[in-house]
Amino acid sequence: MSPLSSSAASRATRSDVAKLAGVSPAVVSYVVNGTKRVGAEAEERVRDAVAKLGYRANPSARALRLGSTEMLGMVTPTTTNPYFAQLAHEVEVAAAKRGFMVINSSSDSSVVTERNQLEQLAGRLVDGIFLCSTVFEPDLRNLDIAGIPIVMLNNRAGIPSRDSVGVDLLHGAHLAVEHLAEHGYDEIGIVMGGTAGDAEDGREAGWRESLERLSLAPGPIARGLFTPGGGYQAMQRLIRSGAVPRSLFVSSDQMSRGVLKATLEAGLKVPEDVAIVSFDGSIDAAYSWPTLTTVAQPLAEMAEAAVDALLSPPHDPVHRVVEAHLVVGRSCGC
Amino acid sequence: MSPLSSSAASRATRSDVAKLAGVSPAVVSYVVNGTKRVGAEAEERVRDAVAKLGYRANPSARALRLGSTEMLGMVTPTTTNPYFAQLAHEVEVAAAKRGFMVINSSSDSSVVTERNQLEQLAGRLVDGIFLCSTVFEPDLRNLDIAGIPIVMLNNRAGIPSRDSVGVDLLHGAHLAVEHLAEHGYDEIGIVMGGTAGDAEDGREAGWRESLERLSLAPGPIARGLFTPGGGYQAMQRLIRSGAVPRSLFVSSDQMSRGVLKATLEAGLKVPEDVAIVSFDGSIDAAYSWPTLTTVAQPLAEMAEAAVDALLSPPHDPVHRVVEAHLVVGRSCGC
DNA sequence: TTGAAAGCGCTAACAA
DNA sequence: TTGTTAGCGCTTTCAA
Repeated sequence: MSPLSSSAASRATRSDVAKLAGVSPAVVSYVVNGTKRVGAEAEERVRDAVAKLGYRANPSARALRLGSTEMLGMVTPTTTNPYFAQLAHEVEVAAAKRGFMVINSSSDSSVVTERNQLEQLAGRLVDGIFLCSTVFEPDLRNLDIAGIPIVMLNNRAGIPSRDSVGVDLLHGAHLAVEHLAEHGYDEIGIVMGGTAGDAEDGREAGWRESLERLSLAPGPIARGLFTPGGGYQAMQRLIRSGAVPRSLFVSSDQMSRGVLKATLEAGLKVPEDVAIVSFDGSIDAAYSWPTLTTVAQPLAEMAEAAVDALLSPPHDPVHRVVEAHLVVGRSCGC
Repeated sequence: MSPLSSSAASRATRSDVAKLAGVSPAVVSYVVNGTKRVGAEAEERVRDAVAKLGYRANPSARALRLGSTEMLGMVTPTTTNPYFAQLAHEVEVAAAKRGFMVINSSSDSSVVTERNQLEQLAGRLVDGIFLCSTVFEPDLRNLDIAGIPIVMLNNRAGIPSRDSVGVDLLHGAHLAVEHLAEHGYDEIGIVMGGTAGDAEDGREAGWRESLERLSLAPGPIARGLFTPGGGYQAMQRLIRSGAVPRSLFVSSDQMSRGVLKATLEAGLKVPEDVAIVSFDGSIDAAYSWPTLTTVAQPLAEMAEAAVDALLSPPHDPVHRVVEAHLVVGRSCGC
């Protein structure tokens, strides 16, 4: 049943259509692509034949001729992380509007794998790549040689000489910290995610800035991976140290899951004992208990911007910054 | 910078390599594909030239010639649901082992969109498709005509005349119910997910069977979508009706998130007031609070089986059943 | 308005 | 062992 090898066999080609419609193959192309005027009668015959045969242009032949596969690639650290899953979905939708499909692959947060996935994608001759890199300065050798455009997505800072789009982390952090301050909390700690070797994250910098502006002393910092496990361990450390602050800015909803769990396990209450403002605005925030107050990233907007950048004609590198906004839940005490 | 249009321009072709190596284009293919013996010296010259030029076979040309794109397609109801995200990831990994990449797309749980995505994929001439269908009997017109093999993945029951792989839901439900019974609970309800028009889900049937076998009366049933929201609302209804059972079998980890939230919000405790066994074994189970006891699906195994089925030569349809196993957390009272 | 034909880059059968 | 060449299906120029 449905043998792999028969794929090619049963597909109608352009000549089949031409034959059935009694025209030349060229005319079939003209009609299908609408690139050239064609006699009304001929057009109808072709359309009939196309319908009858279920004809579709062979995308490989088309790509070979045109030099475009109408496919885009995307690399994220972990496709299973809800944040990236959602981002990838928005990219899928935005690309589909322009007739592109996207191949999604994950780097498992490894520089080596990231590099391999990029190679794979380049080998597939995708027309462009969205890269959510694990590192600040990814290894883009050969991609430039291959002439495949890349847009850095979700990057922490604009990479020079390359298009990028990312949220204004600094401002996002300000929103979070200011909201906690408005609640009257004067001790505001941070649970910060991170990956090796990076410069200071905008969320941390923004947290610091805000505190300074508010003349508050920085609360404790706990670090961990950008995962539930990372948040869990970071929070456990904070609890064991006995220095749990009255309020916390947590740098991702994923981490917050772990933070929440560690907190509840320790018998502490959110927001009564620890108030939390999270970051991302993912679906996780809405179904946590308590629901998370979180700084939401406009993923759809980011995806649109990234697709725009990738598909627009040659231009000087642009770093597109989008703004986050606060979504209020219960974890802050509101 | 990185203009789309330059993609084709700068790529070295086989003839470039041949010229540089001083051999004929055929020899380059022989070396690159290892399909034919070649003189040691020629081989080395070719390899050098390949490296120097960063040459890679043009996949479109290759696909055109061979009738295979070495790409697979996958359609899931929602790529953002952690269960499907994980499954898709496992498929990605399993396919990569065979040199295939997979294009993932989501049907948004709509039959119409599912159909469109299948068309899209077929139009891309993927070598095969994994389908996690929204409905029991999906519309596969033209795909058979196009000769593209399809494997039903995660399907509730084997679809006749088509390869499929799915977990043994009946047995999985038995594991859940029996575990609750071993805890001594004699009232065991169910929170069941579902999509329109389906036959009874194996989890529900299994729950019923187990209860019968244990001579217990069926506890209350609450239904909802297979989402956190669905679980939340279903549990709220149960709570409002005043008939919250001592223990619950919840049909997915996603639903359990909502169930947990509704339960905690109502001031009930898990497992003290309501014990829960969930289904899926996703990462969500481990980072819930309390952690979920859950019936884990062997996603990697399912993915391997599906890839095997899709890439194996013509054969009679096979329904591959894999077994779930219990992962113990705290939600059951253990 | 239509058709003939070149050529995209590759694989593989066949010839040398 | 190596080279020549047909042809995969398509788009598009050029000529009719």
